[in-house]
Amino acid sequence: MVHSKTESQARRRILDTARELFYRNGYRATGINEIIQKSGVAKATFYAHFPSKESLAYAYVESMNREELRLMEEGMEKFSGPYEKLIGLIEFLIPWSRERDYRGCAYLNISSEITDHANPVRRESKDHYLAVRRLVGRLMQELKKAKGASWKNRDTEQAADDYMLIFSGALAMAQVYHNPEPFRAAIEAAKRLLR
Amino acid sequence: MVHSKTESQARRRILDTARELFYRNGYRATGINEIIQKSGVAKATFYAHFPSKESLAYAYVESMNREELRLMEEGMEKFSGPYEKLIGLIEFLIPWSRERDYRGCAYLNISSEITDHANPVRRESKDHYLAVRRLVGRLMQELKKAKGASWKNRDTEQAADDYMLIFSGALAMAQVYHNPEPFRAAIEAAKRLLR
DNA sequence: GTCTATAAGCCGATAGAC
DNA sequence: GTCTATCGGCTTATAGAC
Repeated sequence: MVHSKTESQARRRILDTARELFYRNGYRATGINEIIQKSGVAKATFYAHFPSKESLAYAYVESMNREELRLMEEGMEKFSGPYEKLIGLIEFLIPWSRERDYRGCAYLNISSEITDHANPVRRESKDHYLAVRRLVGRLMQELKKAKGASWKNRDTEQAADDYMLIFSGALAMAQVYHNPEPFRAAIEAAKRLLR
Repeated sequence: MVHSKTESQARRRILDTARELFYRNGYRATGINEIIQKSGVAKATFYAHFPSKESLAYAYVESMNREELRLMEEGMEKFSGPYEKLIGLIEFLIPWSRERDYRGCAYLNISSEITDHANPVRRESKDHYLAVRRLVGRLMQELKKAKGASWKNRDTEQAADDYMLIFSGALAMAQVYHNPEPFRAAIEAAKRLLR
């Protein structure tokens, strides 16, 4: 593209604004006009990048998923072993939820608003949780190796499923209660699971 | 009220329609006109019962919460002991999710759409989970008594918190995956928790 | 890329006639 | 209780001028 730099800057601003507003106020409650105004682009520019609101919704979840998975993998590197990584993954949610005036998991929220199961936005949200599940599955296998005899007969897939229930349950409860306490309860539950 | 019978019939129809549409299509995606049309009442009748869409939203979650808690308590009676009741509570979600072409937990969904934490709709959703938590806490205490020596040092409050994470995590994951499998995983996880 | 104007339709809510 | 008409404002999206 000839104007790729300018175009992607406009696209970036739109996407950043959408991320903020879709998360804070919800998908349907956020109008396209508000996004255009707040991102400081022209209406025609917006529609040049995103032919419809739904296409923006998809770009929103897709880019967020891509960036968060990268941040997650990178964030795991600082921990010494699989146990620390699995606990760290939940611990990370506490400061993150505070910073954003927690409104719950963005993928759960938008899945609540988009009812068509074939919608790409829902597919992407599903893919997000599948990716986290794969990461957790890998860490559980590493943990089994590290644990040795005491985890000899442990089913790592089952342990990963258990972990995902605790993880997503904490995200859901923290949203309903508007309180990070479920994250702390989840850390304790995960510690017992990984014992 | 003079016309209480006719009035409550109209109110019933509105509430039934709202329950169906708010759950199936979402709160913001559902227009007041559609509810009025589908429930077969006049516009003026609707506004006589519900001064605003938000007041209908509250009546929706409040009545649903009240009825579901009653159904839950009643449904528990057929089980012989606390263990069976705690497992039965999750088992019940499988046929229920099939019947309704599962779109997730109604309280989680509407909490995603209503961002104001002070909104009565969110308070009611919170109260729903607090009520379930209380029921689970009571059953855990009964279970501890029944278990005797093997549960001597068990923290029932902690076990109830663990159970709630599994329970709500299954509700969230079944919504994202549009699949009842998380309920089965939750039953297995709960069985290990209650061992 | 920017700006404004505007289309066509839906939103929640009100009013008047019967 | 019913019906229709209508309000002002919002929605997504398009078009034209610069």
